[in-house]
Amino acid sequence: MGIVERKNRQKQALRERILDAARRIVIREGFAALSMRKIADAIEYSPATLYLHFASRDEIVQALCAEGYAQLLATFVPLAQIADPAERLKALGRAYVAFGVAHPETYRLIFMEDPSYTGAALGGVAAASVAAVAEVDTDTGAIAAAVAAGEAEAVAAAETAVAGSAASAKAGLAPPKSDDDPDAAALHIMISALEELKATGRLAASTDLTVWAEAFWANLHGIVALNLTCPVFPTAPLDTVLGVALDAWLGTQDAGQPAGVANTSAARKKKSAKAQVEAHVEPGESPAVAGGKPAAQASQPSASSGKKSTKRSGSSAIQPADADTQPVVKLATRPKATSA
Amino acid sequence: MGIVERKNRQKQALRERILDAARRIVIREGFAALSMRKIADAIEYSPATLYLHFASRDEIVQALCAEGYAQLLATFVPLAQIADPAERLKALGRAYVAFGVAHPETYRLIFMEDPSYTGAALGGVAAASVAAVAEVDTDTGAIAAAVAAGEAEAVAAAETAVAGSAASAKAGLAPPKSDDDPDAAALHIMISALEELKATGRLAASTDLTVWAEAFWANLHGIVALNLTCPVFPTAPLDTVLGVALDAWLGTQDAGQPAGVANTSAARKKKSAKAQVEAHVEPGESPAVAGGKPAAQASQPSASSGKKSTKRSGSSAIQPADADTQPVVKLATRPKATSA
DNA sequence: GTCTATAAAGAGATAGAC
DNA sequence: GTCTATCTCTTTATAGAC
Repeated sequence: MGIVERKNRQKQALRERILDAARRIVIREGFAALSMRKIADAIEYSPATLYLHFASRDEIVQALCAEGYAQLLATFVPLAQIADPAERLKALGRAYVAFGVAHPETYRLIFMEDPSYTGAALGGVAAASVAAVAEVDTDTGAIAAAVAAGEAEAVAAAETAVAGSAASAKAGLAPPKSDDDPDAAALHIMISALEELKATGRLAASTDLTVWAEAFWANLHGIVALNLTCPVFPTAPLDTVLGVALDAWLGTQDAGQPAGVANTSAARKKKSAKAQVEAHVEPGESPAVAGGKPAAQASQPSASSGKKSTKRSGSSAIQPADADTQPVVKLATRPKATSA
Repeated sequence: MGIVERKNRQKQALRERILDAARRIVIREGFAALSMRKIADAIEYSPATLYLHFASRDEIVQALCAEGYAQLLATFVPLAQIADPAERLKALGRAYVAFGVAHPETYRLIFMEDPSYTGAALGGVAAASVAAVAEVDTDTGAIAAAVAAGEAEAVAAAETAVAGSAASAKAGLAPPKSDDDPDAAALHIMISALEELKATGRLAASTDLTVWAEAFWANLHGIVALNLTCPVFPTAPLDTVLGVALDAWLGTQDAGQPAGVANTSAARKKKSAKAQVEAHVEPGESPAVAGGKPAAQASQPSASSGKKSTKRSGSSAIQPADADTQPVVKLATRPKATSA
């Protein structure tokens, strides 16, 4: 019966090739440019073949989202080593922003496009991390919500989410289930950091950690999102802005005065928190960044073709080398809307 | 020569009708569903006619953005009355978020879609506010950047932007030029609030107001953006999350402990800041919310039509009544990319 | 100014031969 | 499993009659 297994492997391999091609297209031309035809061309198969592996274009996109999200979470794991909880949270924040900046199209796809994609990413993480093995329906709907919430008492989160690992979330400090579950690990990191902060009185006892975590996340997301979308943001280097935000939320420990209003820093070890800024993103988002260029065929009819592309390069540091860079075609947005 | 004027009026009227129709479509079906055909159908003209008023679909979209942005800024003006600068900034934050929540599709279009749209909004404000008069090319590129920066010394901002009202920005505390320039007014509100804070020592003297303002803005944007895109955000009521964020940035004044770490609130008048949460958004985004439904013709071929639509209703208060609500078709995203 | 008609391109998805 | 061929539907934008 090794025959069946070989066939399974081959099927999986093609599935991966499809996803790889799709990822490359998204990274290079933007999500809007992703079409079944282009993927098919890229892997040198016919469009029809894609449908043997994915029911629709959407399913491919969602797989991409789940992958990207898992990658983001994996980024957090090593940060658990940082001793000071506030520093740990800052490092998480920096890693988050660094990821967004390093993988703009991926980030955009996951968090800025369609709620259903965001949902797919948040819900399909574990599935993606174990993927390439077989059909994993291990559903882990809740986790993401819990990560977002970053709190054990995240009851409300459990409502919107499924059973699965929501249990681990409500179990409180339960340690990460396994190393191949970045979701549980990331969740644990955030939870414990917040609780440590609270325990040591550096976070008001009355603070609702869920709410705090969400508002904090919103700040990080805002920084990334504006950076990707707003032509005039930021005016100063991205790290500077990020630094001010982190200080506002977690206090300042170096020289600079507090960012928040009337923020008198309490006792806090000074820790050489400085070189952490570079963020811990392992370069290598696209396993096959080389690939052939699908030729974005020029438009010949009327004028007014080609998107403007309004993006300054600023943002200094934080910007890792590889990864999604300037999309060739620039994102855009068009229907599908009512279409079949 | 009244004839020429009448013709001009008629032309302008049609232009407005086009924009109205476009706005309604965006609000109800999402930006992705906006097409020249639909607009034409809505106003009962042929598609070709639209091109006599706008060179392209993009031009219409950009006009929409500028309009929306002007509307957002107008929202800020009355808040200038608030005495306490911190409270004033909080009110601005609430108004900003309230706008985003009240006009999701508009907000999305301006700040979450394409950088060129964001740029168009930020750059075309004054034009929009004076619109419906004639061809206004009064260009005011800089202002938006300055608003984003929120600071007089926003030199860098002036670089990315055009001359125009950048002058008023650099002039420092120059009062708003006129009432019909929401941009200058909004800018002034932010500037003075920040400077007052700094002057009274409630903001560290070393603080770079530009950076502070951008980071603060990012938090607001993050809250709105996640709310519009992330299925599991927020877990708690939106105001609660917003409140925590505002406290982190501007300190807490009521009972609750500071949100930021080790944030010891300095002297601050208590002001009954409470009912301000409802935000000052004048209901009436869509001047003609009635309109005819362009019939979204059903798809008959295969299955898998219709988008999922993943949006909880939560978010409690803040949510004004009218305005863009649940889009019929739900946003989505598709090409244009290379298309002509 | 406005329309009809249509060009030119793209999309997702499927039937059915091999 | 895979491909060819095709269906159906979409879009923006223009030409040219009226």
